[in-house]
Amino acid sequence: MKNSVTIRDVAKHAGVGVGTVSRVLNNNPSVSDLTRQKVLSVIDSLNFSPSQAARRLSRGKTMAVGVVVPFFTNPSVVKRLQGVISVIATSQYDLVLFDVENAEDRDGLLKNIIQREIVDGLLIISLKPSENDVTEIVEANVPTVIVDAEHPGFSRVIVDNVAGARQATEHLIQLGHHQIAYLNDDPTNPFNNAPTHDRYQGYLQALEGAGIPVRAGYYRQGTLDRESARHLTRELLQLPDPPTALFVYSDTQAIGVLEAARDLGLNVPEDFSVIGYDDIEAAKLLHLTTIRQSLYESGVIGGQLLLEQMLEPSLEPDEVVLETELIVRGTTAPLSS
Amino acid sequence: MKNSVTIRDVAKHAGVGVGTVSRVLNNNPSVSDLTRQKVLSVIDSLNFSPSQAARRLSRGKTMAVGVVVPFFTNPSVVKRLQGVISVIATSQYDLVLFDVENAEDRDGLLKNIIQREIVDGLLIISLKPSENDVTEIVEANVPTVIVDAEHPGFSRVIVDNVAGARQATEHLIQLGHHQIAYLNDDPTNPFNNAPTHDRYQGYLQALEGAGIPVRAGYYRQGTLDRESARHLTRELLQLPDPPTALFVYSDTQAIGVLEAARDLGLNVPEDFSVIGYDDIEAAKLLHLTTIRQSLYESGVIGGQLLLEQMLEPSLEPDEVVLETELIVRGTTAPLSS
DNA sequence: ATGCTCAATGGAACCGGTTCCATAATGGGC
DNA sequence: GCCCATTATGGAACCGGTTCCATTGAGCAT
Repeated sequence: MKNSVTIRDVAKHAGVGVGTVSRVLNNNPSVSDLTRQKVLSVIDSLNFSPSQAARRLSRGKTMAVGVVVPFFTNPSVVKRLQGVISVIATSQYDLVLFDVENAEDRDGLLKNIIQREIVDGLLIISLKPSENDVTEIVEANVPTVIVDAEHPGFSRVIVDNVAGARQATEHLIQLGHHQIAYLNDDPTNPFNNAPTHDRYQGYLQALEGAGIPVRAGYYRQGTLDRESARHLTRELLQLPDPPTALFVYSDTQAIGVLEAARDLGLNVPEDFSVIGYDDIEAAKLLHLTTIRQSLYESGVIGGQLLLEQMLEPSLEPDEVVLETELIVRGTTAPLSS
Repeated sequence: MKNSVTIRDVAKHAGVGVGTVSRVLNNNPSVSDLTRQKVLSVIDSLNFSPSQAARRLSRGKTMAVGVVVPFFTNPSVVKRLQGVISVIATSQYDLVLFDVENAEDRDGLLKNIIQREIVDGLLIISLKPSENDVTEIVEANVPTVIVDAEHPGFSRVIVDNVAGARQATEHLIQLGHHQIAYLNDDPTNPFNNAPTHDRYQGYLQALEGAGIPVRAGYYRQGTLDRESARHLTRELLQLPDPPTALFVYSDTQAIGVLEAARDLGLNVPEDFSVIGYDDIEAAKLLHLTTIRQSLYESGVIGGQLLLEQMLEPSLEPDEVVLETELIVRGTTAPLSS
């Protein structure tokens, strides 16, 4: 493990001082070409590589970026992370991955990351930091960017979830549906509640715009997993006056919805239309009509914003809003009866 | 970014030496209870947290584990990584993620990781290290474990791909199929060719065991993406004497196969049976008959093996072979004509 | 009382880079 | 020739922990 060649060895072999070797290593112009070549030649022949640990200590930089994601419970996160990876891989930073699955984990983890000073910047994905976290992050001066969540103190990449949800619901309305239910995420979950709130608002706005009264019985909320959605959909479809169409908070839940329809012998979309949200990989496979948000691109932009922030810490927080897109596939159709 | 409280501050406030503070921080027993309590109290009131950079330098340990994965091109990797994360998250190590997409990237990346000494251990997933890499890793004494690839110098978690592939092919044979084609990965790809070779062997063994002659025209190989598989399957299905069943190297390719069948108006499984390999998430969604390998568990075991290796570097390389399991869903059926 | 052993402690040296200040050399202007 | 400014360089101090050796004190055995 121990690298036996140090900067002092290089200096001795090259007949220069350690300061000169350091200057060469860091492309400092105050080295003559002759001296620079001599040092580089010794570095090569000794196969010297500077110790990152020593560099971290003396420079006060870790050259690593922390990425905090709910890796297990939010499938859209994989695509976002791919975008992040593609950006960070071209930078000089390493990517340290932190998984967080619930609000309790989140509170301890972010504080721990900050305290240990193991990253130069932080990218938080699909997770809303607590006010306590925000205070610590700001005090610690750690450049931070949020993707798919919001806080005014940080740069962020989001989509207009109100517009996206309105789009989804309007699509169903345009197909002639008036009995449109909405299956939501849990809006009281402190983990990340802005998209939850916004998508519901969009749904309500579309109904209102079309003069369709809101029916309390057509609203359900659950967790992001398929089973919960399957169960809740069965409830909806077994109402005396069931909905003919369902807008679902996420594609993952929409898969459970499709399963529920099959459970009850309903044909989708002939008997029952379903529209999801996200356009994750599985949506394509299942020909799910959905609202696409550019998951990969959100990661790319998030990564870029963070690198910029780390380069220019005085930058004001920026907000990039990505558009959503209606993707019509095979789970929505005009009202048939 | 700069943590203003150092070990010297704590020592001064507690009226002890820095060695004593360090002993308290590291649970060294050579500290009296009275002194220990005094130091801990000061640590608490000053909100002191030791600098990781300084610790790394003085201890010669980074407290980080590197995980090298082809994150974009191999969907089974996500599930394996989840297993790894679940283990590393319970350890004292941070997870540094490295993405590698082809053999060229691999060669530079592994060397770079080793040279920079930024991880205490390495977990390589679905990627076969080059002999050059192996030499450097061994010389550098970096504990390393491989998942879903093989090298005798390292501990590894693999599945018996010969048996798995034989199982898949035997399933088709038991359904009455004799015209069974095989769609492989590229066996000349140095990235990770053992599974490619082994699954083909398993396919051949099953044919041989059933006395079915091998037909050269029933073999195709391509890349791991759906489009390649779609194209190659169309070739197979348009032969004068097309296969009635297809064993596919991976579920991802199998999705492309299903698309090709649909392209040609074939019903799966009535007209054409398809069996994949991996049991990734999408297999469940598409009711794909497949060979399940415990992707998550392979990550868990890989992580555990690595932690053990780091604790006991003299441990001999170990090999954990996971079993495969036939998962019959809706894409295979008895020969109908 | 003396000597030995062990526990507890302080702090200098060290880890391996970076940085900054002192110094020397060179070139240009007067 | 002298002075000033600039460039290039060496190396001590520093980053903030850990470790190891020297020292002290206490307890026990002779």
